[in-house]
Amino acid sequence: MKRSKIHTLLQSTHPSDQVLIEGWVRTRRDSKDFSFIEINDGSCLKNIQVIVQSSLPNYDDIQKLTTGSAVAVSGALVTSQGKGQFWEIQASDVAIISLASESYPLQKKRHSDEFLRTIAHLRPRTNKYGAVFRIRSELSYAIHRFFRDQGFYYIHTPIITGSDCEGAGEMFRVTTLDPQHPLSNGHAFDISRDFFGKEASLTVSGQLSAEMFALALGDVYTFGPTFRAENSNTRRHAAEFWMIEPEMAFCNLSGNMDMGEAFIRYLIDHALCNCSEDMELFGKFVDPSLMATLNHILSSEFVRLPYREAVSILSAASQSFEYPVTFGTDLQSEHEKFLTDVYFKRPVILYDYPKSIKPFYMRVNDDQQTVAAMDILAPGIGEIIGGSQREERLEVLEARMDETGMNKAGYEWYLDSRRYGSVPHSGFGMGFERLIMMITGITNIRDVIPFPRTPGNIEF
RNA sequence: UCCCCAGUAGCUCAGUCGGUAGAGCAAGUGGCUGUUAACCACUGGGUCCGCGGUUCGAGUCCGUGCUGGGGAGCCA
Repeated sequence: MKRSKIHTLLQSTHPSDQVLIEGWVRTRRDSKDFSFIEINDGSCLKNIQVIVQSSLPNYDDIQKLTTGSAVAVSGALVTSQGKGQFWEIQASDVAIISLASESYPLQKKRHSDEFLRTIAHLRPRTNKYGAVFRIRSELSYAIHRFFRDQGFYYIHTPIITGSDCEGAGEMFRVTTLDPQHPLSNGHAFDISRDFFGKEASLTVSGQLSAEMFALALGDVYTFGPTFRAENSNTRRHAAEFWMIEPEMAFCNLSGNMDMGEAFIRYLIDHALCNCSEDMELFGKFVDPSLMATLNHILSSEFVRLPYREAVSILSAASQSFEYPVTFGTDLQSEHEKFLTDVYFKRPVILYDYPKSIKPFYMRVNDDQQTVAAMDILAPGIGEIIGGSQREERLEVLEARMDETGMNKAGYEWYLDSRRYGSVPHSGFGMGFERLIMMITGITNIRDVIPFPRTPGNIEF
């Protein structure tokens, strides 16, 4: 008999004489002549209740089922005689697939996120983490659908890169050489004898590659793992995370902002419409104001604020800041928080940043002081998107590279794109985990990625 | 990397003025029951994070290390 998913059974419109489910015991209760087992198979948040009559031949064993044990249950799907659930299964057979030892760490009670991080291999079996990772999967799908519907192509940019300066933080070195004994013949460390014959690293961004494909296929995006070797110890940084990077030809900064805003809106809407049961859990147990916040984001325009005006607002603010605000310095977290959480109380798109604090590839504005950069800041999360219109003018780009002390030799391929049919184009990067944090209300990035990698932590 | 806070039973925590350790849940046993974080009774369970110091005596005070959390920087 074919196995049914619990998700499907709970949505049934009529009873069924014979069904088969396979899953894990969440909890078990005994009654006089029968036993209640609640089973979860991961297909949805809810468990299904199974009634096991004492007349079953292996009833003694069934009564010893512990939380976490795996079972296969066949029986009839019937309307429940009790309150609290519509459907339940009257079991005709309960096969014990495996018994969980009594040391199973997940109990029928609330655990702290800190504890669950120490058992990251088991935490997806809890209600909350099951919901997180179902939503994560659903949003991945929604991302592809969003872009596909608009004629974007999905590009797989390299994970291993030879660009030694992508301008976005410290990089992880990739080598096959043994640091203790770099070469078998006793020679000293010699990069030319390494696998690629030169320095190689894990990517910090697929942008430069994506630009090449935007200038061929028009509208493209990447969605893949990204690596930053920064020694960041905060609740919103991970050494390995997933990033979505659209890149659009014939698109200026304004179009870029439109796209970023529409993208975030679409994903929130998708989660609310397609993950309502899991979303309800977050609104109830993680952040009581979550639904109001998300609906507010959906119903209000994002603020679009030039950096220069942001500086004015912050300078005029009655609130005092630890760090001063002046044109030419990057805004501090406290400033961004003030804008999103206090002043506007909604997402803010900051744009036209000073040239001096932004990387070489961002397009220089006519004022020669600012570049066409934009960051989307979300309340409670901070920067969720960072992007720009790219510098498409060869001379300006080369001048910027010289200015920032870059070695152009390794970037001839990049510069070629400005030599042959260069066009205005734009793109941005969105941190996938930060999006999930915003949508679920979870405040620590380590709780929205299956096995988080942070400084000093690579267990599992 | 810097600043702040915490570490006590499997989990979540209490522990007063420095006087040799407590609760709820979990586990085990028994009872009751269409139950639903089931309920009731009993039982077992401790390197009080490690090391050093002060003291007659340290979970408690001091130093130091480790681990975890929050904030800052960096960013997505």
